[in-house]
Amino acid sequence: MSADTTDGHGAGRRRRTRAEQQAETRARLIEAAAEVFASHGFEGASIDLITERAGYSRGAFYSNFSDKAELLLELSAVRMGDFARVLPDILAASDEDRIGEAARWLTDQPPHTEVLLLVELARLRDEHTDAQQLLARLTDSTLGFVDDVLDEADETLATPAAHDRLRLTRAILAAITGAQLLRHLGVEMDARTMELLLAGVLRSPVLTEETVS
Amino acid sequence: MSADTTDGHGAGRRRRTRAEQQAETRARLIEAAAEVFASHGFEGASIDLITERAGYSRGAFYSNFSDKAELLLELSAVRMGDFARVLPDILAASDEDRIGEAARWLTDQPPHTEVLLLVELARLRDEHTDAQQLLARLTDSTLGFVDDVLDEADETLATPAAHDRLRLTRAILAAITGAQLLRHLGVEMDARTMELLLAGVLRSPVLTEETVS
Amino acid sequence: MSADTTDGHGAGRRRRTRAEQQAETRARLIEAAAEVFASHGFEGASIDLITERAGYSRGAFYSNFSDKAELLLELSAVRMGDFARVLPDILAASDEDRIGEAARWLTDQPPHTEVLLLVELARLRDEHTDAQQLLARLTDSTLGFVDDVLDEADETLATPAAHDRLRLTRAILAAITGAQLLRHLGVEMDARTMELLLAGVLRSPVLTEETVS
Amino acid sequence: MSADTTDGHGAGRRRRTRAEQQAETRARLIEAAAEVFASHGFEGASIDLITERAGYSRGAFYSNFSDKAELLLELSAVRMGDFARVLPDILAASDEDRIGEAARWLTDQPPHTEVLLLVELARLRDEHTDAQQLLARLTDSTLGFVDDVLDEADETLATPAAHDRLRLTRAILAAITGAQLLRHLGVEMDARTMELLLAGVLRSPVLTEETVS
DNA sequence: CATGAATGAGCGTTCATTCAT
DNA sequence: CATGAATGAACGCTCATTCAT
Repeated sequence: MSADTTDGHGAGRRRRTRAEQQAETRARLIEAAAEVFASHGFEGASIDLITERAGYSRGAFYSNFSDKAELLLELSAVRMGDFARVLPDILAASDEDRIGEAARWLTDQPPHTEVLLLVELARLRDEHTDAQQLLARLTDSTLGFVDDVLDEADETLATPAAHDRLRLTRAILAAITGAQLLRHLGVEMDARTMELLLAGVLRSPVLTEETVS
Repeated sequence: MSADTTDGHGAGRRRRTRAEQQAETRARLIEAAAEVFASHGFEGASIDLITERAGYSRGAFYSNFSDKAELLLELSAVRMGDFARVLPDILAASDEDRIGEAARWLTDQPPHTEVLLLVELARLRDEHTDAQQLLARLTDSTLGFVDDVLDEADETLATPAAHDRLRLTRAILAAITGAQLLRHLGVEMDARTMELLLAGVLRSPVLTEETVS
Repeated sequence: MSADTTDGHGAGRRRRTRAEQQAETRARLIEAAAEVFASHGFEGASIDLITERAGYSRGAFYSNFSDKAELLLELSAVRMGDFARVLPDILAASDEDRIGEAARWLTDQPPHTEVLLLVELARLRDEHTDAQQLLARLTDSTLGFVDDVLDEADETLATPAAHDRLRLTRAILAAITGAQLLRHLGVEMDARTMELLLAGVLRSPVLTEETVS
Repeated sequence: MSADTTDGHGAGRRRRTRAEQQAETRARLIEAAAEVFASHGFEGASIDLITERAGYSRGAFYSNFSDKAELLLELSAVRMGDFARVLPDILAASDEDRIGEAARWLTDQPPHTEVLLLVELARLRDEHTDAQQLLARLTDSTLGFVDDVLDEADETLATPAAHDRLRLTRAILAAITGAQLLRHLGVEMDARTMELLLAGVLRSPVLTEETVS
């Protein structure tokens, strides 16, 4: 494809193609942006700071993104993809202790900043239709994930009646999100606390159970 | 010459004293700031926008606050006070359906932006010791409130063992906070969803109950 | 006008009249301005700083002066008067050592900031005709003072020919002014240096002496 | 496409490199700053005015200097360099009439604003250590220059005793500085006046001459 | 494609000034 | 007369963005 691979002068690490180079630039910028948006917020994050942290110059940014909003959108999309990619592993966790497993996973992860990204995204929505749509997609797909977990549920989990199903999904997401936010605010949230939270919601006493005929 | 003291019509609107005037200015600026901080974030909120919305000039702001950070701090403190003032009413809710009552209250309130304030406060904390302290006070006092509710609990609520008590408190706060955040993000959170959430956590099946002798 | 002076109830320190009060306010503001203008320059001096240092509020300033320029003008005029008032003492110095005496006087005075005032005045002149005029009056009157010293001169001083007379006056003023400025810049100027300077100019070897018939 | 390298006409104006461009921008900004600082003072000089006069936008300034103080420092340093570069010419002036020569040179120069720069520098010194140091270097190096002139002196100049040497140097600098300042204030200082001043100081009658064995 | 000098809008803040008290 | 809250112009500076190199 590129001229590099045609020269048979040994198997030495061939020079990267342009496309690869640029892909890496994008990736690094996105990674840097994740940190900076989380710590400074969207408005507070300067492009200089992002590019500096990524080891590039201001111009590199404008070669890859049209503006700051696009970067946030792209970053959010990437994060959504990452999350989706990890889900199967969690879903595959041993059945006997699904909740504890999930609680531990949610606790051990490095500081989650996704919540903060969502907050920024919500801020962009008034002036950016893209942001509005992406935000909706993000929340919907996350709710979908939770729904999938419920599907896999055996008798240890609730089997809510149809009218409560969506509500339950939302409640679970609220619990997870709230926990992440509190942790960001400095409140200690250990695995057991997470377990209390998840188990409680999944077995909420007020839940109308599905009537199995 | 002035009508204030000479008119004997009892409570006739006398001209405001300077202190009163200024208090109103402060209050209006704080109210305007609440909206603007919520919709634009701390960095994105310009003082011009805040003062305009409050109906004052830029300078009025600087007659009342030393800088933008102080305004956020003051606003957060005021909100904390407001919250504390409403608590007794909720605590006094009918015993039979304490949870449903709380769920409804949390749902019916006008859009809560306190979570967003907390996020902004968290951002200031690195450069502002005051923000750090205020944030800690806010989370602590809110946790304290939740704790109070548990104290009033009768048998309909959990009576957790000591080692779970604090965890339960945090879990409840996470649930409430998460729900507020999701609602802000556009996810519908109705009273029943809130009830699922609260009741679940308060009666978490994994909770080690206090052993009553 | 005020009731203070009409009541003959003993000779107790009577309350100051309004005019006296105001005169003191003016005087204190002017004194404070002298310091602040010297250390911060005209533009760098804020009215707040001046009034604070004088122990008054912002409003007191506007009750006494129409704007900042007027204060500088007034201050400069006052200083000119002060200077004129001290001159006789110097002129009266013993004849034998007039130069040494003057040198010592110029050295011992507290840090002179008059030069700095002149610089500020020069800056105002483009937009303020008053400043232009006052500046001219200040330099002229100071030159006049130097001229007076020359008049009193006996044989120990130069008796320049008419065409050098004005030049000599200017040269002396340049010497004094330059010395004051250098001292402000941190260069040490002791009494002997001043003497070298003054004596030199007054007995300049290139001076065309008046031909006495 | 571009004429730069393809035209073989030797010194044909090739397109400037970026470094050259920026150097010119810096130089023009510094030149403009010289005028504006002199006429408005440091505080009174707005960056807008400086950049406008230099024909650039506000931002060009911040691409080249970190802040206003740095510009003053840089300008002062440049001026010091310029001065040092002219000195040899003056020192090379004909021996017979060194003083007259110097007097004429000091008189004919375009309006000197160096004194004013020194005043501004003195103002910065409290908050800017750099300013303090630069000011000291400026006065020291100028004193050094004067000292060099004395070294070159033949019998037409004074050969002061050691203890008067430094004092003489300072006195001469005071004379020159004072003359420059008075001229700025509107007092006419012609070449003859300068000569009176310089010759006088250099042959001050109170000077203790070095004893030549 | 990446660089970084230059642009210019916009922001936080200061400050001279006004005016109701 | 003095006070100080409020005004609003101006300033120093930041930063998203452009574009010649």
